[in-house]
Amino acid sequence: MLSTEQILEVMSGQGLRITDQRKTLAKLFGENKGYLSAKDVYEHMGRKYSGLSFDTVYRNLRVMEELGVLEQIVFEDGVKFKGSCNHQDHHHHMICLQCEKTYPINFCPMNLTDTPDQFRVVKHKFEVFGYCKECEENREEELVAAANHKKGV
Amino acid sequence: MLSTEQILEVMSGQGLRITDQRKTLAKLFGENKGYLSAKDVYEHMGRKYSGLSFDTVYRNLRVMEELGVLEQIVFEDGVKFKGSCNHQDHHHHMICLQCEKTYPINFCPMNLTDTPDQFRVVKHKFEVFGYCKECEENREEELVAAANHKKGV
DNA sequence: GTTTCTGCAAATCGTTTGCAAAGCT
DNA sequence: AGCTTTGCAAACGATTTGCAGAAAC
Repeated sequence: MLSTEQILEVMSGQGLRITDQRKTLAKLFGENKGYLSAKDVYEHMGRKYSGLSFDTVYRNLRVMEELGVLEQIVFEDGVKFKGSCNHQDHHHHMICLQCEKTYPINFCPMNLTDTPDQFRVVKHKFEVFGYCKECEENREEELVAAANHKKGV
Repeated sequence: MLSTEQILEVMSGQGLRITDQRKTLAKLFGENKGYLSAKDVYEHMGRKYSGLSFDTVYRNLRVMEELGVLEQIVFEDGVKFKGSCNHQDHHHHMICLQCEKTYPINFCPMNLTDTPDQFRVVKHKFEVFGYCKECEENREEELVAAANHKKGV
């Protein structure tokens, strides 16, 4: 993962101006492991900048994605962003459906996949979804609480 | 793949009425191996039905997806549909970036993936993108043509 | 001082909805 | 006939744009 400072360095290195909004964005993605939607980002930033507009968020997310400091993924419920893994080695991710944090998978199925010469492979996607330990524990607690409630406890 | 007739059977079996529009939709997905966007579908159908509305297309695509006769995938450039594979065994797809036809991969990387007990896996996605033989040949022809053009041939 | 960035408002895109008329069984 | 489906128009949410003023270099 790129740090807050690294993100800012890349941006200023490309001649982009470092505004307060961009500092906050860099910090947000430098410290957060999970995926955030544009709305999430807007809400996070809205705390610091009362007069913040949605389009500034969108514009900066796009710029940062084009620069490569952010990774963009299309989920079923929309587009989300996270800081780039400064990926020297190719890898995949397990993604928690609850908190949307990601965990690396150091295994690429592509090496093992039979690709007939009738098909020229360009790229591939391997994503595993589920629940991480923390979220799983919270879920269990909730289920127990719900069950107790049902029993009238 | 479900045939045109099978699609219609499922639909009427669920009490849905078989309208001309739906017959055309069933035929389209019964005979087409690739992914189609709502717009693609609208344009295909527009040839037969001059007074066709977009929302009818959307409504029917959703109904058919809920019924399970269509599969829906979110691509980078939007939602697309294709007729369901009715084969019961789990598999993945190679998808041609040009024609968007799909080819089955009879291999699931999930079996080989180390899933630490810290993570409860719910679902996974494995998709391979590239160019199928046909499209690849067309591409080559184009490249050759372009090269010749450049040389002034 | 020049260029880039921001906020506003308005535009656009893809998709969904309410409703009256038309179509299927 | 009775219910479903259609087309229209209008609404909707997410994202993008043009523009004038503000901020960074």
